[in-house]
This record gives sequence, structure tokens and C-alpha cells, in this order.
Amino acid sequence: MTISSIEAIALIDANNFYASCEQSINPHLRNRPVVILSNNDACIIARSPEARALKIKMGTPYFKEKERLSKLDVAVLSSNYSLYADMSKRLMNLLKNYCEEMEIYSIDEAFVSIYRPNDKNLYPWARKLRTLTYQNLGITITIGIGENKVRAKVANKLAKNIDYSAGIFDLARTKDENSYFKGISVDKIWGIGKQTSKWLKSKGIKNAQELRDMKENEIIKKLGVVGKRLQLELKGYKCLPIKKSNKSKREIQVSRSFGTPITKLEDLTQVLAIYAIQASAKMRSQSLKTSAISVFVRTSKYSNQKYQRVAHKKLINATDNTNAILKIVVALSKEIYNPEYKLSKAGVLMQDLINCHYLQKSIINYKSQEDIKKSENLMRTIDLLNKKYNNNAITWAITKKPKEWTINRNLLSHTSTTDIRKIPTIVI
DNA sequence: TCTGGGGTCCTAGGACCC
DNA sequence: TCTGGGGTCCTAGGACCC
Repeated sequence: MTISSIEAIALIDANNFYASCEQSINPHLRNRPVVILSNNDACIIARSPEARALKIKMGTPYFKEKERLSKLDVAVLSSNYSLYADMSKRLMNLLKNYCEEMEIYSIDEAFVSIYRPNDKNLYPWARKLRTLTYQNLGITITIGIGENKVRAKVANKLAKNIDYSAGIFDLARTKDENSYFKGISVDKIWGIGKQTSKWLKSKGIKNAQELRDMKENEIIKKLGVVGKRLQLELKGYKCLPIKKSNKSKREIQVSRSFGTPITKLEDLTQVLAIYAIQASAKMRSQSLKTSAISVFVRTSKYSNQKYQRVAHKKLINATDNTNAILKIVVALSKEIYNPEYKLSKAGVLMQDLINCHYLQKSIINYKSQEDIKKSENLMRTIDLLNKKYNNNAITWAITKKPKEWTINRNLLSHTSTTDIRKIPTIVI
């Protein structure tokens, strides 16, 4: 294929990703309605097309739909993130062979840049990619093509909404753009959330066309540079670059809601300690060290007694050592605890992350090289053992106290691509 | 009884400096 | 006696995303 220098941006995403992953590894689930639940088996966060057809809504709490789902014979699964992460890796590895640059935007989505061929037609490229991902992974993708990221997102939406598109839409090749833009409500545009769409609607701006043609200064006054960039992209200018995905994280968070609310300090401390252990391991797996730690608690969004607290600690020396981090988190947990409230969610954040390779050795608080090596080796060994024998083979005593607040995950799928013991067995 | 988790980016305002 | 104003850095919080 000869190429011209005109570059296009495509947004490629997997349809109903979590449900598709489950259906892909478990043939019994194919052509059946499937829904996936969030942590705690709380909300419905993914639905197979068959489940959509039954008018099961995204984000509804499971307890409200439980009965109806079982009547309709819907397969209900807890989310299995290690499976989805593994499938995601395979998907991205495939895609990157068919584009110039790639930015992995989320677990099931990537922006890619590609050159247009001389006839400008990218449909053959897109069709090939769709076929390949279906054959290799059992997953269907949608491809939206445009001049920039915002327009690629719009095109992706159109590809999903228009029946005859067959999952592919190129916004740069349409004759009557306005007729499509009019059909896209502002709150469906990437970057326009609840607050902004409320404001836009109060100004009489209802669809993508009206937002694109709205007065610039009005947008800047209310939405700042973010809004201005968004509008420019809708018009076709390129403002948002493709970000190479190997850049390291800015912060790492582990947080979760509890099955039953917490009222005791020792329980809160234990929860935060467990999250801190996970967060530390996550940092080490990405060669990062933290130089600021935050912990937070809050009551339920839906409770009428509201309480929320955050506590921070800045560190002189960045660290990825679980023991050091635990000490700080345990101390911070006392600051945010309040016995008068039923606490329903808590978390820890590792912030101001530093890549180990760029780290300067501090002169103050100098520890002998041997000490540092010792503790590094200990952490590395723990990580290795946990990897080999599955998580939590080695952990800290604080995690072993009986828990009254556990996370529900009752409906986990038992087949997996990441655990050899869970590979499906075939009986002949 | 039961309502997700993990991120990024931007801005306003305070503290501090010269 | 006269006590300004602009730049920079940091932080908390808002908005948004999947």
C-alpha cells in the first residue's frame, strides 16, 4: 500500500468488553444474555448485546434487578479483572502492529494514528483489523476515524449508532457532517460531563453542531482552555496529542467500598493497611516510589449523615517499602477516624510518584547501602513469591485478623487465562 | 439490608519572595 | 514616615473519563 502524508486518528474500542471477555473464554455464555457486576457485586457495569436487548440498564444496583435477571435467565458474573487485563494486553499487542502510534486510553480503548492511502480510503484497513481481532480474540471492535481525537471519538459513537456502518465510521469522508452532528446530544461528547452539559443546555446549546459553532469567548469564560480545545477539535484542528503510553503513572490508588460499614478504628486501620500493601506492590511492579501518601474515608453517598476526611503526609525520601508505608498509613488512619459515623468507603493514594531510575540518593536520613539493599531484597522476594503462589501467599499479620467488612465477590467466573489451575477441562 | 474503582488535568487561592 | 504588586510554587477540590 502506498501512503500519503495525511495522517488520521482512529479511536478503536472493544464492544461490551468485560462481557465479551467472559463469552470469549466460556462457550456456554455465547449468545446468552450476560451481565458483569462491579466490586462488591454492587452495580451492573457491563452487558452483552443480548442483555442490552432485554433493556437491562448500565449502572443499576444489582439488588434492584436480581429477581428480574434470574427470571430472564441472565448469566450474572462478578468482575474478573485479571482476565480482562490479560485480554486487554493481547488486544493492544495486536492493534499496535497496524498503526503508526498508539495511545492506550483505557482497558478497552486505544487512540491510534495512521496515514491515509492515496485513495484516502481507510475502510479496507479498518475492516481487516475488525476481522483479525474477532478471529484472534473473539472480540468485536468499533473503529471511529477522524482528523483528531475528539472527532475520532465522535466517529466511534456514530459507528455504534448507525446500523449500516458495520462498526466503522470515517468522519473525514462524510459529505454532510452537520446532519450527523445535529444528532449528537452535547452530553454524549467526550469531555462534556454532567455539569457542563447542564450549563450548555441552559444556553440553548443542545447538540455537537451547536457546540462547534458556539461563540468562542463564551466557552473560554466558562470552561477555560479545556473547553476551547474541545471546540477547536470539533472544528477539525488538532490540539490533543497522541500520548505514548509508556509514560509512568502520576498516582496510584487503592480504594473500595465495604460490604458492611466500618465503625471501629482497628477495622479502619486494617482496611487501610491492606490497601497500602496492595498499593506498595503495585508501585514496585511499575518501578515507582511515592513521595506523598494520602488516606481518606467517607460515609455512603446515599446516607444522610455525611462525613469525609483526608490526611496527607509528605515524605523526605521517596519509598516503595511496604513496612515504611504501613507505618505512615497506620498513623494517618487515626487522623481520619471518627467513631460517630458509619464509614462505607476508604482508600490510600500514593502520590508524587517518582521513577526509581531517576531517583537521587538523599544525603539527609542516610541509611547504609547495606540496609537499603536488604529491604529492597526482602520486598522483591515477597513480590516474587506472591506472583508464583498467587496473591497473598506472604503478607503482613495485620491482614489476618478476622474481617467484618469484607468485599463481596460471589459470582466470579472460574475460567481464566491467567491462572493455570483454572484452565477449562474438557471431558471426552 | 444491598448504590464501583482508579485515574488525569485544570483552576483558584494562599504563601512566599523580591 | 512611606507598607505595592507581580511572579511562582503548592494544595485542595472540581470536573471529567472509562
